[in-house]
Amino acid sequence: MEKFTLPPPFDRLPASELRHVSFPESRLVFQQGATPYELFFVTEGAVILERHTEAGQKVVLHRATAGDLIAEASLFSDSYHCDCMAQANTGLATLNKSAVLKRMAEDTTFAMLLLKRLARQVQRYRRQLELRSVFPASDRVMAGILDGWLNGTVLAFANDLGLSHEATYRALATLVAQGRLHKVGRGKYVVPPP
Amino acid sequence: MEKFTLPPPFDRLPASELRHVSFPESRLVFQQGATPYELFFVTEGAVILERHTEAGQKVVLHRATAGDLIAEASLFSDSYHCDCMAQANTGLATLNKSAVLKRMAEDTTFAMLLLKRLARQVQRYRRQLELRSVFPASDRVMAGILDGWLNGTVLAFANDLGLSHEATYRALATLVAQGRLHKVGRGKYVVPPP
DNA sequence: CGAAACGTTGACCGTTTTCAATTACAGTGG
DNA sequence: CCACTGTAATTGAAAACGGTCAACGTTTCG
Repeated sequence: MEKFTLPPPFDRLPASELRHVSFPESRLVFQQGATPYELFFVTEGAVILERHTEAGQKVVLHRATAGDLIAEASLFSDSYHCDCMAQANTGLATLNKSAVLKRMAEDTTFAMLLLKRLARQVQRYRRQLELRSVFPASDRVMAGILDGWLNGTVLAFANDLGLSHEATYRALATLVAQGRLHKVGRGKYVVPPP
Repeated sequence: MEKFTLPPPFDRLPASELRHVSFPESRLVFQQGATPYELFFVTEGAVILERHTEAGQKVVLHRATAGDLIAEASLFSDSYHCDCMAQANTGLATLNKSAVLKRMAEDTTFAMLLLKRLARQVQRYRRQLELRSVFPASDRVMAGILDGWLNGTVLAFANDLGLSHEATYRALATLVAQGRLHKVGRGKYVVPPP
């Protein structure tokens, strides 16, 4: 976590605004209802965001892993709307909320880049949701590949698609058998030319 | 479509920047690669956003219906990255891209509100994706209700969850039978007190 | 009143999940 | 350089699950 650099546009903020913190498993990072003073980047491990309902039950809203930004919405809110708990030994980089707000107001470019980041993220989520409504699995896998989701491991790919990795492997095998994909190595597949 | 009002923060833009257009089914709204001059709101009907891959295949990236904003990402891009086609008779409200960019640069509040909108949207999508990885269906339905997704019709709810409405009804019935939910009317369910 | 849309339930059947086991690498320490 | 260990890649089989088709009751709205 020494050489950690923030994703744009946060890399434009002075390092003095940045703080690194570590949390052991199950440690609460922030609590629902608390006043938000910071945003967080997950640099290592993972955190779970969960909300407590009136009836006393819990719902997991999101699981964020290394590279993810969390609590952006708290920029516009006076309280955290969920709990955040470290799921494992987790490293977080924290940014002062008011410093970010100030910078957004003063630096139009900064605000614009932040907007861009969020717009892209929205786009990505929409595509992912669209993918998950594709059936059956082999079509979803094909669509996922055509849309460039298979860059890392098949495991991660399967996770993005919302399929078990076994189902994903089977779908891949089927597609290869049908000639809709070519296998070019362990876990590597390409779309054959028309 | 006469009384259509834009969602915030676009309702702050002068009506003169707004234009209404109608598209018949299958009509191309914009094309991949073209230079973007406008953003669109779907006021009626639906549009399909799809991308053409190098290998000549098509992938649906998103389907947008009434109330949705599309092509926000084109604010930061010099070309549309996908085709947009009317899926049925569709009404669109168009906003001039440069006018919006100009306003963002000049009016910090406007930019801030836009940021807020996107941040909320990101949050919502993340929760929705999280929901869709919950299995089996009854747990997903329960989680969806706890997270407040069942406000409109069960049909819409089922759609948000990525389940067929039949599966959703069955899950609801199961949950009621298990006492995890109480039915308080046609299509109305509440979480029982602990 | 009739059409249209939502709500609800049953049965059937194909798909996926789950559980289990095997193979293939990559990194680590001896 | 090799055994050793952990993770990713694969494949098989059985059981569970959800999609689809079908039918019907109910509410809404022109």
